[in-house]
Amino acid sequence: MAVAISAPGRSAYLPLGHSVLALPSPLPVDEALAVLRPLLEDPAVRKLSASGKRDRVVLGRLGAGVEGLGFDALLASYLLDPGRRTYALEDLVLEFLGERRPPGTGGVAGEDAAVEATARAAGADADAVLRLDGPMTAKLEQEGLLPVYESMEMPLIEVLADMERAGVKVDRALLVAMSRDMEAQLAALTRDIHRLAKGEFNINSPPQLREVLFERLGMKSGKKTAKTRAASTAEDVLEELALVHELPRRILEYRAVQKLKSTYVDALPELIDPATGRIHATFNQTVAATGRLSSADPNLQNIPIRTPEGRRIREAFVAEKGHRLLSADYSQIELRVLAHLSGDPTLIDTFRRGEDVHDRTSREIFGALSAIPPDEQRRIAKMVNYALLYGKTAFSLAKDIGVSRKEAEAFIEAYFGRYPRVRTFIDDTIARARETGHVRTLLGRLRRLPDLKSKSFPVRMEAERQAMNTPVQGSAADLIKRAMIDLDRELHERKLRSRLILQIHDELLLEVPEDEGEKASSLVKRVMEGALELDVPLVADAHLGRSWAEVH
DNA sequence: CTGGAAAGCGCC
DNA sequence: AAAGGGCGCTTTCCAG
Repeated sequence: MAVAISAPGRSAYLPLGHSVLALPSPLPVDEALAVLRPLLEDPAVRKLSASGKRDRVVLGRLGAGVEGLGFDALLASYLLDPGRRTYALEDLVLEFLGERRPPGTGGVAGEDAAVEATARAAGADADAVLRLDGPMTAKLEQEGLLPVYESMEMPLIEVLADMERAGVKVDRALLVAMSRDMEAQLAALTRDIHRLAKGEFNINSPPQLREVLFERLGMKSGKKTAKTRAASTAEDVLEELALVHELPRRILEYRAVQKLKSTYVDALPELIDPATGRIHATFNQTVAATGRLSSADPNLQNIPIRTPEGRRIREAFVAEKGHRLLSADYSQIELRVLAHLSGDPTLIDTFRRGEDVHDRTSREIFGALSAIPPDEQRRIAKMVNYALLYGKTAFSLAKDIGVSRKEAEAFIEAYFGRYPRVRTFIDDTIARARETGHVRTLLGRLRRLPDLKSKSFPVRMEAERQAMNTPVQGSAADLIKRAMIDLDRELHERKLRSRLILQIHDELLLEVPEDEGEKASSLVKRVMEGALELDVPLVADAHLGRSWAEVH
């Protein structure tokens, strides 16, 4: 980390990734260093420097004496084209300033070696970012992206910084105990599997499993893998095979345990920060093409919940002593967004009446006199509701719900018959996207989709699904981001000690002092429901508990 | 030893 | 002829 002094006598800037932090100007160099030195020497900050999440941690700790965040070229370039693979500063400099920089002048500033070279590199970065401000801001303005940049993505930086710094408490002993249990389960399953396979092999290896199932035991293979067109051993194939042989069922059980153990139970304790006893994930703001956040190191947005065994992992996510966890999640956020964007009267009516949308769809497409049992009807209706959102075809819907392609087609037709504006919304969205080359969310966030004009049919179809899904998924992301920023401000204004600690797409998790539980509950619910005014009500449910497993 | 591709699967 | 949108992580396997 180095302090970059740009435009001497005017300001000092600390480069943070692709952004610059402006110190009060004019500020002499030694005063700038005085502000920053305590941060740079903070052991927690130094330790994090290798992991790449230093920038936000530093930002989260900045206090008095810092003006605020200057221009952020990373966020700007993300908003201008969120589908890009990388946003290297070099590329932005070439693109917006028409300059080629010699390789190696940028990059992450190291702590120890070659302080002077490091300072020069950081200075070059800060300088580049400052000069990108003009042209990139002009481009944001021209593309109608300035409001999202200024009122959403920039304010969100500090919210995410605080969230990462807060982290979440994890019960290490509980995970270690679970790991021992699972070890024994895997050992037993391994013995069964090798016996049934008439020989030992690596169960974790799809190629070896493929050989056992389809050659040694001569089972009939189902679908092929995407890349190598080899016989797939994926879950749905093994489910089929489980009907005729005992082995596939055991493999599925083995995989379920192995997945939970390796990805969560064994991995999470390793990521507990010894200094805080908590896990501090990184919430990436410039990865998802739709505008969603992503979480990494660890990914806390995919902690199991679906199965009872997996759900137990959430028991290890606990509140600090004297605190509770508060979870608040949107109810059917994407279907509400779809209702709003499409303007479909029936769908809007459903949400305005506070009806269960899957029940309503079930009634709409099956009518009163269907031979299918009601539970089955609702299950199908739910799948149809979501299938349409993702651009699922009758072919794959049929396989999912276990009916013929003809029947699946009939369900989809019935759906569009009852929700006609959803069909026109999808068709119009794709048609307009083909003309403009992009789609937009509620708040104007943009995603470019050049592949809509691809000569390749599958590539083109994929782009069409993205065109219909992105406004829905991306608008939902807009909503929750707005809620996070509003909530953060309200918590500060009311001087509450409750802290936002996780975001999981449609859910916010807070850690709240026991005496603030009710106050924080009603606040988070109110803020989430009022994030944006739609043609349908937004509904958020909040629950308090001692662990993440308790709050759903 | 590292890096990447592939397969598979956890979540919304 | 392909066949559900968006992510990140684990393991295996192979190349350098």
